[in-house]
Amino acid sequence: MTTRTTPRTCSVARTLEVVGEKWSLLAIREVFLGCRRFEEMVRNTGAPRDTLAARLRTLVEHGVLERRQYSEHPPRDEYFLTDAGRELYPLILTTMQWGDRHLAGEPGPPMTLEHHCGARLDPQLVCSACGEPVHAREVRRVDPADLAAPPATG
Amino acid sequence: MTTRTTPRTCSVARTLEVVGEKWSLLAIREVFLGCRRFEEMVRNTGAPRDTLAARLRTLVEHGVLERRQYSEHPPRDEYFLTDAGRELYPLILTTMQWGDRHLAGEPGPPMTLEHHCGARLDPQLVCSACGEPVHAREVRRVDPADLAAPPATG
DNA sequence: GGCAGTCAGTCCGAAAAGTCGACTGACCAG
DNA sequence: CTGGTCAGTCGACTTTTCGGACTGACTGCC
Repeated sequence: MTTRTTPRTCSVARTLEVVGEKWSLLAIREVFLGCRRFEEMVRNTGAPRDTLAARLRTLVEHGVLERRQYSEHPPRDEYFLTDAGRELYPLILTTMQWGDRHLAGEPGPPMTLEHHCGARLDPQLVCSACGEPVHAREVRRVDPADLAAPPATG
Repeated sequence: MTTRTTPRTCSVARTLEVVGEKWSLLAIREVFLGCRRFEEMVRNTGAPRDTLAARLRTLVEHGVLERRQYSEHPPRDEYFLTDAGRELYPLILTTMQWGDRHLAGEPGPPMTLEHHCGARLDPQLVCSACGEPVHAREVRRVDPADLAAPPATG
């Protein structure tokens, strides 16, 4: 009766359309790490130049990165994070943490971060209302809308 | 001399090897939402059956999902999250939040979650040591090996 | 018994995307 | 003049994805 025929409308899916491809997030990681130039990103990510160029273009299109010229005569650009891009930091951190926990073998995490409070950074996701860590069990869906999804626009 | 020749070793890259493909994370989202069966996931994600089958297989291989038989005679399986899989919840939530903020147009976020404290869930990433929200500016790298690449920050 | 439907896939050919190495074109250093 | 950096693009090749059809074991219905 209410069997869905169209895929779920969901912010996870939408976000993945923007940053969900392999090299996209690595490019963003690089910018967070201070690498803003194409060559540097190619070296540090291992991405094919072609693919990286394409990803950077779409990231700029989607307003995650911004391109600024730093040399005019050989036209050279650097990539900077926009506000929206900067808000991807939790995503990067969360991704890194999972890898640290589950995919770092013997030698342990390959990169260590330190918070300005002095501690080794160990990020935690909390509910901003009550401050408690968020667990899947303690979260409920409350949206009624999902059923009534109007096929107006994508 | 210190120019990197190999890609950076990084937990972000490693994590993306496991869950970095488009349909992987959507499949995991479905399991978090309570959909454990293949058909349901096909419908709710819109993934090609082929691709989804492949993704589920690799997720099981990597210990993110677990397959359990619920019917013997037509052999039917359901997918469950392992402990490692359950720890992807922050990643899902963070991804969803970014989409809610930056890609939800007029109608607003397509799905609303509620924390057991009663508030509409608005997750926030904090430093588990000091409890303060984490911002990129307030985080420093402290790993010894990798200093080579980036020039001084400005 | 016969027909329809569910479920979890697999198989196939076409199309799209990714990859690799070479190339461009403007500059700089020796 | 040679070689190197930088930010790409180009073309050829390979891999992946996509969509639809198909399988095989069941259930439900009359």
